[in-house]
Amino acid sequence: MLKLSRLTDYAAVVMAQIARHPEQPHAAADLAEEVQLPHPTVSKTLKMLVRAGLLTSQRGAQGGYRLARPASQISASDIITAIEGPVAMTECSQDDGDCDLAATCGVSDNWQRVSLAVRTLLDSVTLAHLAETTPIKLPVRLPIQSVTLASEAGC
Amino acid sequence: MLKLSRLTDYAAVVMAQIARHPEQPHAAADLAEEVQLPHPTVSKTLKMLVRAGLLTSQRGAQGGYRLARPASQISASDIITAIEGPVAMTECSQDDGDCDLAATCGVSDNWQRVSLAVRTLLDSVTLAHLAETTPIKLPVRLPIQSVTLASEAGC
DNA sequence: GGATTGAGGACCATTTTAGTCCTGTATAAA
DNA sequence: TTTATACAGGACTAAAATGGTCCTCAATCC
Repeated sequence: MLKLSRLTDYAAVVMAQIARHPEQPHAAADLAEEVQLPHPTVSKTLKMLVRAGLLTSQRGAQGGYRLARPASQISASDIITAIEGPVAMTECSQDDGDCDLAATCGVSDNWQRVSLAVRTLLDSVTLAHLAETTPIKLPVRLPIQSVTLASEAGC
Repeated sequence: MLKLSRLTDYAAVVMAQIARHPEQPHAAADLAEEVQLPHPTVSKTLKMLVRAGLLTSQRGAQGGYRLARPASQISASDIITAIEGPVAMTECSQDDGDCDLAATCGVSDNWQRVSLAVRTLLDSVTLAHLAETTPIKLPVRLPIQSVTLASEAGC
């Protein structure tokens, strides 16, 4: 499936909701109500987003969550990374990738390139894009051409 | 992580191995030996690939597996789909997507676009590319620009 | 001081994943 | 025709990831 986890999905929805009213703080309970998801789950998601530096939080009455930076400077990749960890299609696409099958594998270098291309694509999609209510066109002319990097990680 | 499952990883490795010697049939046991993975697991993977129409099999002595079509006509997307099902980043990116939160979600259309862009990227990577032993550059000029489709699935 | 709101983590149930194994069937070669 | 080879299909299990809940503590505002 190559699917996002459900929590990541929630995160995107919640982030988009905040992005549509960036000036005011959003309490977890309010957000949960707005997006029709259980409060504890939304709360958990929000905490992860704070820890990843995508949101800031304010405790106490009238507190809540805000974007840590403008929606145009938060990427889909950021959100995914916040919840699931680095975008990497295979074990060996990561920095700490320790694959003891490197010798017989024979596809690791190329997978890494694919992985990077996907990451580049997700980097180019911003929260501002996601939050648009009228479906927008994807940013064209992605820097895919630059994806010819020398292999960056061992396998 | 947005990671491929381990079986998908195996599938790619095994397919690449077959692609490097497309003329002869490859027995599961031989392949397992070549790629240094347990036989039953490799076998399971091969069966899935046959069912997906990416490999053909021949029983009996001197039997084994072959590519169902040239490596240049098998995409990374095909392999992923064979093992994990359709590439779709969110539930609602699929055809049968039944998301009862459509009203409050607000990001579904845009996720679908992202999902399609990823799929397009993976479509453009062929088994021939993956099987190259000398790392190759990713095919440039992906048809990302055409990813402005009207929404194709409901959420 | 009291109400509000987030932080942090423990905890559990469920699902998914990976991996193994067994029985059956087709095929080729002797 | 017999036999060894090799795939087909599915049942089964163990382990891990995931989703979700809850409780206690800390900060902040009024």
